[in-house]
Amino acid sequence: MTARRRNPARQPPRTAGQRADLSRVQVLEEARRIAERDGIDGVTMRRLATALGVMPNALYTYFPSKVAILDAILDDTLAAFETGDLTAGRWQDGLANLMRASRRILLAHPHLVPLFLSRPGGPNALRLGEATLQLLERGGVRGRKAVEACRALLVYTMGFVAIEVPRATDPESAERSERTIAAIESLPEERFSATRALAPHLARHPGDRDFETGLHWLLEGIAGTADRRR
Amino acid sequence: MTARRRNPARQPPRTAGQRADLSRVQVLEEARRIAERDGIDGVTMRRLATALGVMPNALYTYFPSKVAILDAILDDTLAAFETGDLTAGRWQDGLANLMRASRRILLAHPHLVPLFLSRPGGPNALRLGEATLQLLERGGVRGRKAVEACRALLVYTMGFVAIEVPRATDPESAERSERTIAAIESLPEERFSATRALAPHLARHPGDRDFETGLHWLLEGIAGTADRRR
DNA sequence: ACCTGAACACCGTTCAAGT
DNA sequence: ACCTGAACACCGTTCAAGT
Repeated sequence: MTARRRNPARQPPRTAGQRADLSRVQVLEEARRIAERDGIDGVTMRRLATALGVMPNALYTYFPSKVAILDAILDDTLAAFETGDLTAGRWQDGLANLMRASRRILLAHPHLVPLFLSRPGGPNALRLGEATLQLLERGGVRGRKAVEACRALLVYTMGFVAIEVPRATDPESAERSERTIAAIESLPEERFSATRALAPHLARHPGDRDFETGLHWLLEGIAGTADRRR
Repeated sequence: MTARRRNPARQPPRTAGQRADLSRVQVLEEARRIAERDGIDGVTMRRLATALGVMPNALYTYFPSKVAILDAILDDTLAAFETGDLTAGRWQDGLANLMRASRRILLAHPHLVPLFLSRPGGPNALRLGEATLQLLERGGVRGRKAVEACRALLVYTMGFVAIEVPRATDPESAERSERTIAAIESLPEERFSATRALAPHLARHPGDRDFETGLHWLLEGIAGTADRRR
């Protein structure tokens, strides 16, 4: 939203009383830029402060801790999520669309995956949950079963991306596939016959088609449990 | 395996040339003890060294890096996994047993979950994969579909535990449930009707029954795709 | 080969002091 | 309220030196 005006050369070493004229959104913007470039572990208070041209402890004026900054980044990312247009049509298709969109967002911001898994949902995560629950209700899945279905879908989606990301972002993914095949072929035939037979498939990185297959299995199982009346 | 003989008081500050008489297994044992007590982030080279009564850099004699130590811990844990007795009976039951056992191991060592998700499988992870693939073959799921099913099951299991762990290990889980309910009830009714209606279910932490429900949905979906001929 | 001593280049956070 | 300066209590890893 805000323009890219920051001071790339941080010449002005302010003296004690002078303000740097920062804001929460500016801190967050810079944090996201660093995360995009160097991964989430690259976001340190000291680097963030340097990039903003202040001392590290100046950040504590805007955020009480580092995790508060990470949490804010997380919920910010989900704010871009438009649930309305995804829930049209058959309820199963709506659910598949929601999960596809979630995966896409996470793949675009791979560094957020560990945060997603460990932190409870912020306001925007609740919005995604509401859309999921409403679709399930339309499909006749209610009450406790609806919550279980909601969790199963999210767990599958998050888990898939968590497995997918380290492989997808690896710059030497081609070489890694070859090493995987070599490793499998060195296994003893009698104890690893199935693994050896499927080596080419196992070496392939999981992708769109694998995600879809598993997602549909799960949706079929959920549809099978749905309440038939109506 | 090895007895608990370590020197709790690390009085003897060795001089340059003297050996501390360590070994890879001793380093690993101590690392696991710390991980069990303080979480995986508590395992630092410096604390590990202090616990073993050596200087931090002495550890580099046994392991080339910290991640090498963590990887070794990870595969060690899976070594305790006995796949043989779990695969008897119907193939669907065998798969459910394998996933239950995996979840149980991960729940017993919650600090390993992030490692599991990010790292590719070591030798013992391959053993688990082989057992899964053989059961799928017995169920008529072969080729690419078998690999996809294997991944979907693992993704679901890992993802579930990843979501489950931070909630299960939280000492103030009861208070957190109440805060969740309060947060949900403060949402506007018109935009969050489904979420509000299911507040008590949503506040409950995911557990055994939720895991089973989702697992069976997935297995039913997989069974539906199976090759029927024999 | 195995270990110490010292250093390098980092962390998050707190506290007192300035305007 | 907002920022600096200085400090505290940490990190992983490397390098030269000793036996």
